[in-house]
Amino acid sequence: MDVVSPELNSLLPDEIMDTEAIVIEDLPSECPVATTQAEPEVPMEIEVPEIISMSAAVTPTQRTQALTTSTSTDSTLCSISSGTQLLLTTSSSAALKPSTSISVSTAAATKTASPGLQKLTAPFTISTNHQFILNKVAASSAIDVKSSGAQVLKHEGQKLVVTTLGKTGQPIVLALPHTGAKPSPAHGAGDSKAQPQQFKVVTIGGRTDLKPIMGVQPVSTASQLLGTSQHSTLQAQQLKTVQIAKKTQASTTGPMITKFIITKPLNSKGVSGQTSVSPVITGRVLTQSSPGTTPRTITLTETLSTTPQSISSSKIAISPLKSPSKLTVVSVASQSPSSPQKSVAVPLSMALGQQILAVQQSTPNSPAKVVSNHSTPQTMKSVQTMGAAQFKTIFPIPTPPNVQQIQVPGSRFHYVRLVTATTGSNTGQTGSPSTNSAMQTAKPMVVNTAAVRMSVPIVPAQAMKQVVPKTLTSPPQVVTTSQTQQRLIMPATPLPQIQPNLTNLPPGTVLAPAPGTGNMGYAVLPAQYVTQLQQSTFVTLASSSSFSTPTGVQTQARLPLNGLSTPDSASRQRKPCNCTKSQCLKLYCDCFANGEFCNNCNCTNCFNNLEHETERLKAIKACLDRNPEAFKPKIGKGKEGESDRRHSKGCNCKRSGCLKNYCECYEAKIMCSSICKCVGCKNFEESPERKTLMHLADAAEVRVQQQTAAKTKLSSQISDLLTRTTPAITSGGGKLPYTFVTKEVAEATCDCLIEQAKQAELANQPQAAAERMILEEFGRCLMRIINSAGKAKTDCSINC
DNA sequence: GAGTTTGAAACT
DNA sequence: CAGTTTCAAACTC
Repeated sequence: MDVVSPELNSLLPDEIMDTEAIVIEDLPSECPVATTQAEPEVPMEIEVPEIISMSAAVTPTQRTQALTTSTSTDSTLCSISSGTQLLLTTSSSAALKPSTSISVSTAAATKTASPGLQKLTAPFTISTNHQFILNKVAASSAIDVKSSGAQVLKHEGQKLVVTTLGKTGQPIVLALPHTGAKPSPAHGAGDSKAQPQQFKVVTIGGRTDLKPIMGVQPVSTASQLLGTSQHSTLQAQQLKTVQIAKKTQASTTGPMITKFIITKPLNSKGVSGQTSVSPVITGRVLTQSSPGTTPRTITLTETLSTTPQSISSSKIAISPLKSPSKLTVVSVASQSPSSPQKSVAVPLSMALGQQILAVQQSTPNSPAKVVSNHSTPQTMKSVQTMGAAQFKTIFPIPTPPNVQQIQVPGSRFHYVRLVTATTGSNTGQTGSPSTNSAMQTAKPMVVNTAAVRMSVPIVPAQAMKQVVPKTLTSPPQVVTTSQTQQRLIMPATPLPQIQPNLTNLPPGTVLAPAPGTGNMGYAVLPAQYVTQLQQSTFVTLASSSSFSTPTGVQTQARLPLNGLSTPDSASRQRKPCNCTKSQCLKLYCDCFANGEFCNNCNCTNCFNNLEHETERLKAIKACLDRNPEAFKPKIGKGKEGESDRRHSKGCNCKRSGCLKNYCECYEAKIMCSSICKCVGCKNFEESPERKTLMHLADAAEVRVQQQTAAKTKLSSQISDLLTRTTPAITSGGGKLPYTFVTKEVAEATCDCLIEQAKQAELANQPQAAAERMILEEFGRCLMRIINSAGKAKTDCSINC
């Protein structure tokens, strides 16, 4: 998804990551845009997950910083005082699940910003006093943003406009214009399909008070955040992410008052309004104020769906970076629209240096919602060691009364998700649009199952190392998720309120601590250790102690459906499927039919995996609706007096005579029974054809075994002979093959020939064919002798 | 490896 | 429930 290249990252001073105390205040519902040229409205047509990370080092001279992101309504403002370094990274996925991340870093600068309007290209850098690094990795064709500023950064239809490059103390405005589509009134956040990127305006300037202009639902419970360092990123589909890292010069200034108003509309991309609801988190204000400086306001507003029972699933991804300390990515992704039950999480994660904080309030009375939290020990540790002055408060994201509860009653876990983490190599993709597929893969994996309990393998602690931030002084980065690494966010500490029932937990469901749970560590677990989640076993997700107990990677998870499972099929090596059209979500797919995830298959557009758990669950349900016993073993015990094993439904063969593997009975090596409706069946006890086939099959099997044994014996003899005859071999060559034809070799060869003759006889081969088989076998034996002799000669030549 | 055959699954 | 279509595996060349 969003990547900030190391090159760009290196441009940022280290101190920008330092943070200063931030006071969260309630946010006014309106944000003045008098000094900004942000467009009054933000298009809502498309669901665009966005990530905005802002890292700013504030000097006393800096007057204001304001970052306003408005996805749901009107505009987004990001105002940063002059003398700052701004890093903007936006990325959006393509059509289906576009996402955009914007990373804004501000660092104190003493020089004046270069005036004038410049056309911004992604990435671009204004390196004078104000450094602007814009990086957009987006592949969202659906985003149509019109530029309305003098400076325009356009990429993949998204434009970033810097309207003003002010001098020191002068406002600098970066605006991401948009189409101006209006949000859907139904959800507040707008219709998911018709919802484009929502906030595109970033204003950097000396404004003191920036208020978000957006129709945001009032936050009943405005959460307050206090801290010195903020480094939060919200990343997801339909997600607005704000990553903020601030550094205040040490001890020189009083506490800066910064207001953060984060408007994060979570749009369900769902087609149905029932299931797609945009959770709303509004009124989140972080305020930092320092004496003599104008207050900086950053407004982050999340708009969640208003639909009571269906809320678009949100995903929180904490992505690793090369410099994890620099980066914290929290993604909130919308759940797939088709998911009937939506798990809603409106996480707002704050990463402080190494710290990744995710907070969510979920309505307690929605049983369908599942939330779990996971945290790596490192992360949790860093949280624990945070100083009092440091930002250690998790954003409690107030959940609107109409928002459904995410957590599952009784579940210990609030949130579980797997996040595809981007490696550092991805950061170099500045300006390059991310493909849609990348977004798909970047989507966090969801530990989710149908009406089954699931197990979550715990990642070895060593796997977590890569997410540990190197340094706290590194500039923030937004990391794009990718398939290569997936992470499971787990709570490091038990979350008492959520049951481990993760039923119908949609992908991207945010599991966050419930209100009143207090700070909680979060573990980021690489998902490669959790390639598949065993779903048949109840698993403790939240126990922090469990982290020390690594569990093996489960590459093939079985889903016991209807309480049935086929242990033998699970143990045996399943053949890879080759499905192309069914998405492996129909019973055509053997993997799916066996309740297994596709693994190492050759299928295309496979949905039979955790990344498409919602679709998978839906497909399972559909199959069960059609046939409640669809996932039961077809070969069961027959009636009394019949064979112990018979096909549960019987076959319907018409042309194969039930003597080919087309027939499920024959394939299962059982005879057809009375329930079969086959025509011309020859798969019965007395059938001569069947006996012949069986005989041939057995003979072939025996043949293979005996040939293998004979070859082994021959090889052994040759090897033994080599050891005994090597001294006699001269380096000059000679008639070595003859030398190796000893008594033992001759006997072994005869054994092979005799066995071949037997096989020919068993197969009722004519004499000519039998002779040919024998001769061919003799030729093979002879070649082995020659090759062995030649090898021995060569070895001798080398060694001697 | 491409094309054909086959029958279960899905659909109407 | 029956007929038809779709699908992927099995099979043939």
